[in-house]
Amino acid sequence: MGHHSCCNQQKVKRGLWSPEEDEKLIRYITTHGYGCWSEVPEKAGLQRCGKSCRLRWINYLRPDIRRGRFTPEEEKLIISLHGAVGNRWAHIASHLPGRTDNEIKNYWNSWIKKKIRKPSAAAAPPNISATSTDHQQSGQFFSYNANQIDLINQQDFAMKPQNIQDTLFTSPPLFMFDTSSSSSVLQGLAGDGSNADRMLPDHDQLFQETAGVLNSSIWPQMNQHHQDHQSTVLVQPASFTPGLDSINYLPPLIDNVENMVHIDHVQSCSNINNVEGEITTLDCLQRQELNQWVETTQQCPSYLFWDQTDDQGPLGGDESLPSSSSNMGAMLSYPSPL
DNA sequence: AAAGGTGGCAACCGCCTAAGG
DNA sequence: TCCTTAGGCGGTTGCCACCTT
Repeated sequence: MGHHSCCNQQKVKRGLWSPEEDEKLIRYITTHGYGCWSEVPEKAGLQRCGKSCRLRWINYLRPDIRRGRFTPEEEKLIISLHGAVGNRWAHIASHLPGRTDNEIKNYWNSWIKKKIRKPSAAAAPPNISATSTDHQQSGQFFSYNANQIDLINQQDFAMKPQNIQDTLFTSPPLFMFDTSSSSSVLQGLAGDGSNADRMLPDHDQLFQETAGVLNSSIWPQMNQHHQDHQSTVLVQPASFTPGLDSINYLPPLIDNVENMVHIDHVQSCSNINNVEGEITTLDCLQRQELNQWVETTQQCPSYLFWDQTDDQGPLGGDESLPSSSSNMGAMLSYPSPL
């Protein structure tokens, strides 16, 4: 044995498909359809197992396949959906016509994850080595610096979404999204040197406004989560937008200090423009204000959206990437209030 | 120029589930 | 109820082109 049960036949070819094999498979499927994949190899004259044929057809040969670079819209959708359902690639793919789960999975594993985890070197100090068990036991809320978040994203959010509930948080991470085309975000912030209008929106207001950002099919889930946990959403907008790189908004610095969440440069939505997810203006909430707010309201922020892109554009200027990637961020779910 | 490193991606592996006998 | 089989799915591997040194 040693091979998959469907591939135990003798002379089963493996590896990359040749153009001739592709042609045989296409010819057979287009004339006969694909009722039973296990019969396909023999009838099509292929030395492959049925499973391999199925995979080749679904992921590469079927006529409605959509190839080429993902559009910014697709990228947004993938990020949002992944935040909502985790690594359920088939589910995500079902929302992107012509895209396969394999393609989305590869896409995610290649540069999206890499982009998210990109360490914000300037803002991320040596991290705290609190374990997930510690978090579980404390029963309070927990926080991470960028490196830790990176670790969570890679190992827990992406790989084992089902475990996150058991180990780190009382609820799973729900959303990830970017703020692409949000130059107006920074424009709105850029001229704001005063604290005059730095008012923390109240709980419900903030929630409703964030609803505008996440106005999608996954929003009801967040709404429900909010109701269940009486949670609040805080947003950290993009820190970098091509052409506006002089604006230096640091990613959040989150320290885990005795039941207190410390966050640098947390910025909360004050105005959401439209359903496309564009944020037009934002109020800036500083660490002190956040802490004050936490104390006053006895609320723990349930979601944080931070920007991971303090670098110089998409993957150091790789122009093959969609520009919107420069503003990618992610949301974390924090445990419910105290 | 060559060797080693890296990333993208096609394909495979193993597990799960449903269906049918 | 158990066993077999096929299909579906997510994780992983390995090839290959490209990049770096």
